[in-house]
Amino acid sequence: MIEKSTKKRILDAAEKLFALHGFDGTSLRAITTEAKVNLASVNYHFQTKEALVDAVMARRLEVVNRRRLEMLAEAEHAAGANPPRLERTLEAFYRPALELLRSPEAKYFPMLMGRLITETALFQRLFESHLVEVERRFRAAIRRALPDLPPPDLAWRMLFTIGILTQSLAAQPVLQAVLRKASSPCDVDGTVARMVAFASAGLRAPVHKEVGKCAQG
Amino acid sequence: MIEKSTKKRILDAAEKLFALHGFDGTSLRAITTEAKVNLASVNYHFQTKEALVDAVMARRLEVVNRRRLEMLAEAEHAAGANPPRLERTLEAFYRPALELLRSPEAKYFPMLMGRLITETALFQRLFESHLVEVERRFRAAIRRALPDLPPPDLAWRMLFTIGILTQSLAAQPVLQAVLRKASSPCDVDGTVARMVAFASAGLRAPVHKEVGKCAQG
DNA sequence: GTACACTTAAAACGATCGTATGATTGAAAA
DNA sequence: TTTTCAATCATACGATCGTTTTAAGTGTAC
Repeated sequence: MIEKSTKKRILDAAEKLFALHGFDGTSLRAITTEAKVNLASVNYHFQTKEALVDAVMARRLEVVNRRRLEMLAEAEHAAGANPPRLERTLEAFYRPALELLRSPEAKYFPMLMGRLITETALFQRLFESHLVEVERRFRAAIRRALPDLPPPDLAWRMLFTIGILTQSLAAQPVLQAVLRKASSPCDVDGTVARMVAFASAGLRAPVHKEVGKCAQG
Repeated sequence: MIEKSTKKRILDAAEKLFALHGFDGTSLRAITTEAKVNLASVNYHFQTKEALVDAVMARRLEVVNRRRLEMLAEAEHAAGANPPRLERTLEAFYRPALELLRSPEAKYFPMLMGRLITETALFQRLFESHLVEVERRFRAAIRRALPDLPPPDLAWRMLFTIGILTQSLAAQPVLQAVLRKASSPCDVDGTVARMVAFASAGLRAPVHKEVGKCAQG
């Protein structure tokens, strides 16, 4: 087989090590050792570590989010004038991320996605370039399916819906002891089905009236 | 007012900076500068950075988890021979963590809890000492409330239930733009009510039969 | 064969990291 | 007053960090 280019070797090694040990916890030397390339080649191909981080994230986020929008568009087309079914909308959001677990090539990336929410600066950079449209389109689709849900509750429930995915991705190395062989992480279809079942029920839950006041803001 | 001890000053500064920038992203020098104490006092009071991290987490996790078990015990007592209501069980899990947001003293800790899941080594250390009993007791309570839920689904749904909290805590600095003023983070009662409504509906969702096979294990 | 652009290599830069050392402080114990 | 000891101080150690420099290869066009 054709040997991988230096650039791709760096991206793959960085993706793996970033996922396992975090961005700050992974040195460029660890990456170049794993990738079996020279240290300076990182700066040659990516200039800085921050740019390498962005490149690692962008490479897969592009694919995942394009697929998400595709599947959402298919769901909307299939529904015609009606709003797409909530379950199908949720699957369009969850599945493209989880499908990566099947690929030996990209299997570390989901764990990395699970880290994204805690990396404030990186998240804000990526949100504008890769997530803002996804958020907008899915919000609109869920809104159409649940027209009676007040916007604040919609916002909170979308956050919870994302949290279901994030937690499952981030927890993979650590919660397998808790999930005592409950279900294998590579059972993508089962995981998607479980997430969709949980999230759709949560999104459809009756809205509690009493919302407390906030003293500070 | 009485000035805080050096040890407490270090813990408070570390809690804040760890929450904002992560463990690897925060140097001991940044902590001692923020705390206005000498660099060497960290090693005098805590020996190593890792021990400081453990101390920062243990200080609040002890309180939060004690309160969780207290509230769960109250719920079980109130229910008598019956299983405690799912809503009350969930509130016992969520509320003690969110109440910290009210306290100026501890307001950074929830964000730090949101980081816990991505710190594999730290999580495993803390799980055995602070979380294993909480997990066991809450699992049992939810199991009693939902006796027909197969154990694998219970495990997954508990993971999702935790994810709702984790995401909300970790996302605070970053998702406020997304949650465009939907609800203020210091509205603890409202947030708890929204989490409980979502999670209880998700936990009670009908179980989808078809669970895919896993090719790899 | 020479010129040229692209890529990789070895080595080192200054900065910053966690940690350790030994002196100094200050108040209680004797 | 003298002794004692926990606490704090300034300082420095060796290691490792991201980044840079300079040179050596590589293939292609002329």
